[in-house]
Amino acid sequence: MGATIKDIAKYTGLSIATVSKYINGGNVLEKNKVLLDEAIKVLDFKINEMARGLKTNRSMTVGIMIPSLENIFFTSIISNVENILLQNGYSSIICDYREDPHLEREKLDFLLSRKVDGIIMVPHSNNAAFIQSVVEKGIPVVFIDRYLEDVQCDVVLVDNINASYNAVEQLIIRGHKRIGIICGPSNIYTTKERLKGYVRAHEDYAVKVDNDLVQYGKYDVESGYHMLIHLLKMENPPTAVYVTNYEMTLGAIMAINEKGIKVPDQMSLIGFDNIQLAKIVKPSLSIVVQPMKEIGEKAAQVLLSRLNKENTGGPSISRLKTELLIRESIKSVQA
Amino acid sequence: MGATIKDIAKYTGLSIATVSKYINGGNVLEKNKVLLDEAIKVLDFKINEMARGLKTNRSMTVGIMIPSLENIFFTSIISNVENILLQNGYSSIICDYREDPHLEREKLDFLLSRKVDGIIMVPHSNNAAFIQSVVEKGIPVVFIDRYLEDVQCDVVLVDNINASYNAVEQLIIRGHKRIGIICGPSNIYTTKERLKGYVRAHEDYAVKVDNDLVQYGKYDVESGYHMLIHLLKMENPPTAVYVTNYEMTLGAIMAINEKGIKVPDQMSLIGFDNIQLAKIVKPSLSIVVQPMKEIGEKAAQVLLSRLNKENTGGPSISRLKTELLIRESIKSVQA
DNA sequence: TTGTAGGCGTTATCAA
DNA sequence: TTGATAACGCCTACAA
Repeated sequence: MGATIKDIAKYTGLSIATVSKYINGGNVLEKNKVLLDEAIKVLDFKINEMARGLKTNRSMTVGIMIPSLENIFFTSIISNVENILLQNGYSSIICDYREDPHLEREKLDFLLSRKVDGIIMVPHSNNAAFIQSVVEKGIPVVFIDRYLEDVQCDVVLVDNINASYNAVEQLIIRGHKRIGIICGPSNIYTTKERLKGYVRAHEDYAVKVDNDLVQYGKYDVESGYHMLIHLLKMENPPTAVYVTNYEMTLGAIMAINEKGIKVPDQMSLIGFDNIQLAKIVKPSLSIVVQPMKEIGEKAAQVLLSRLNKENTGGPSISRLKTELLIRESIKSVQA
Repeated sequence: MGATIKDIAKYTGLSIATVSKYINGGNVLEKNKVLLDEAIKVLDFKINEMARGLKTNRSMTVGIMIPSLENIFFTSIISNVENILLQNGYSSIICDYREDPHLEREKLDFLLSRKVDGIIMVPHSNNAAFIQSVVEKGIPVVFIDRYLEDVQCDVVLVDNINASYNAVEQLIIRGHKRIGIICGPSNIYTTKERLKGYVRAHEDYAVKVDNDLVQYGKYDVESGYHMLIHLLKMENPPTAVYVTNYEMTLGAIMAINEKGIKVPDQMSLIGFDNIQLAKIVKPSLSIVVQPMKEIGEKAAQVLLSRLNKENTGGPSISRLKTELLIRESIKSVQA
């Protein structure tokens, strides 16, 4: 198996303590340094994190928990999180709780039993109390994407309200008065925020919101499709639709294509999240772009600063800006 | 922090050794059993896996390595893998190597330093020798989706050749003689296999393969789109197209919609992997369905049987069957 | 700068 | 059935 510090000590003739010290950045005589480096290379020494963790009470492991591994928004973020954590010597245990609060609780318990040093997660609203108890155990938690009032922890969000506001505003400016919105599940934070921006834009421009135009889906391809079909079938269908995540945007586009709706002539469309998609589709799609890379990196950094005790202050909220890309999929409505 | 065995011993008046034995399934007097259960509950005892791992030389952790966290085929599989492993007390460290062999090597090294008990991975061809050296260290490795000749380990595959064969056969039977295929990268195992099935079907029905109809993409949405556009632009375009993964199927559909191609009247289409997608699209899409759940579960089981020493035999190959769903997107060509 | 020695929480051996 | 004790590999006073 792998060589231990003891082996290095034997090889170099130094003591275990000296070797350990060197490995942890301590000073040794130049000649010993050379010798140690040689031994480490020759014996292919790798620190045993379990032994170290037992002693230091740090596992150098963080838990990552998301609602679904089949949602590219989340997986894209954790891909970046994982990368940064790994660069800092942390390994990450990734769990998905399949949108099931019960499973979330269970896996959270598992993470605790694994003595993770910290947790980055997209929380489900039902477990606030339990998560708060984790925080109170002294395990730093960072929320991504969603905010839970009752938990005192760092949060990395995007400015959902203004993301929606800006998107919807562009539609209103172009004369649209009946704007459909395809939301996520009604109890999810991002759903509420994105809807709020939609409503606020309407208010500011004195356009009445028709609740029939507000559709709740499940943030998956299927609901995007069905909600759009539903909107089309209305007696008085919207002249523009705003879809609030990537998967539903895909579904909506499929519905539009199937029904032979001409975008933007018959309907303006603003989608979400995937910039490649936006480029591919014809006419090119206007979209709200969330900075997945930045979100992931920010979350990782926030957690790392907690783990390193660089940040011991109160909970922080990072609110990243989205970008609105206006392309060909929207146009002014003919009065 | 969490209670230790020592605490349990103190609480019950028993010795550390007895407590440890009980926790690991040993026998104790009935009255002590009651006492111990009480103590465990009251003190909220959780085993310290680091200490245990140090002693037993097992980390109860497995590494999972995939090329991309943005490919739903992989993430769907590992979601199932992770679930089963967790049920068996294992935590999984998930890494994506972003299709970069160098990064794969690096992360593999990281997993080793974390003393994972086993590895489940979608391998990249360039690291065969290194992976083989891992196997020789006695760490069980299970390949998913791709096969590497030079590595002696268990593999869980789908029957790609016949999956393609059956799909293409259906097209040929319907009179198609110019069938486009949108493949993945040419150096990837699944690409070769799926192409082989395509070629074999042509051979068996004495239909000539036109190499111009064989397009290599990158298994992402964008390439699906571009390859299909490319096929359309040919002087003598195909009357049917077979797309060999989910993301490219998405892209192809978008291209078709954009160009206003009528499926199946102007072109027959067979896609890949996502059954929901198949239902959503109109006309309903014919697809090759891979059993993601079974793949994940099988891989997990194979690894577990190695970890438990239930299986100490030579490398096994599990080849799971795909399903071909014929829907409305294909029709006979008018002679 | 280097070394000695004790202990982190667990398992496992060997007596009792 | 139970208990005392020596590891596992590492870190860390404390001493030299």
